[in-house]
Amino acid sequence: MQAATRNPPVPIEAAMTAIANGRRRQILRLVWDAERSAGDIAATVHEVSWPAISQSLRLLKDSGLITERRQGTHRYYKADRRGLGPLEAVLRQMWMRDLGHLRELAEQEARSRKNRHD
Amino acid sequence: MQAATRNPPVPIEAAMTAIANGRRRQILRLVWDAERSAGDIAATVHEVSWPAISQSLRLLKDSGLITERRQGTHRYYKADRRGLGPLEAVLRQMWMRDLGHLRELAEQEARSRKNRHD
DNA sequence: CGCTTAATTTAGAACTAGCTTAAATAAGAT
DNA sequence: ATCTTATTTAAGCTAGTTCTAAATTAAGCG
Repeated sequence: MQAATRNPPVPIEAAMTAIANGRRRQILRLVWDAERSAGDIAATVHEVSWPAISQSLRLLKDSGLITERRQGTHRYYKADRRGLGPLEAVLRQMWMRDLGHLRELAEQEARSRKNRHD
Repeated sequence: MQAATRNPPVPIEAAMTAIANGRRRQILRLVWDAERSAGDIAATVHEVSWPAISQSLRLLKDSGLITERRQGTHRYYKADRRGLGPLEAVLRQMWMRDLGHLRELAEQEARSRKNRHD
């Protein structure tokens, strides 16, 4: 056995760089629970162009955070949580906070609505 | 109690961006276990200039990852792990891997040294 | 005060990341 | 083969990062 690369195949640094970007986190969130086609994702994230999405998908794939499955002319992507390691907790915390924020906004909205009707 | 900011004071995103950079991780590692002066750090990291270090220190401080203590003309910095949250595990894993890598290199070196003497 | 040491700020150069538009590939349908 | 749909690649632009060199602040000391 000579000089086999025993190190884990997914460099944590690449994963880190990948999720340091908001757009990529957004995309990763979209494919977190279910597989989605590139077009589906691009249609959902309407702030940027298709190629921009495509590039982000590529980087995520190269970092080992998503997997690609081709079927016909479609390409389906899905989060691969194995590559994340301790970064998964980081993402969860960020998303959790986002949810909390949304909830807060909703409550605030409800309150002000109620006040208007008093 | 009205509209108090109940949220943790340190945005995880800032921390994330901060440690996504190798130089800043290097610095953070230096002040991880013990307090160090800016000059001490700058002298240790000899790849870049003093101002570069100073700027990195500032960003780390602004992200809440290090604390600053002034004494006379010196400024001492120290990691503040509270701001890291789940990111601490990420750093530990990265540094752990670095250590493993070093160990491997050392072993390899030892082997080749032994072989030369056979 | 004027000198020295410690560290930062400023200004600008070099590099990098993420985006856009336009062109290219690739599979399927007609 | 041509056309359409899905997606990527290529090229170039802009904005943001990180660095360096020079100027600046700030404390301690003769």
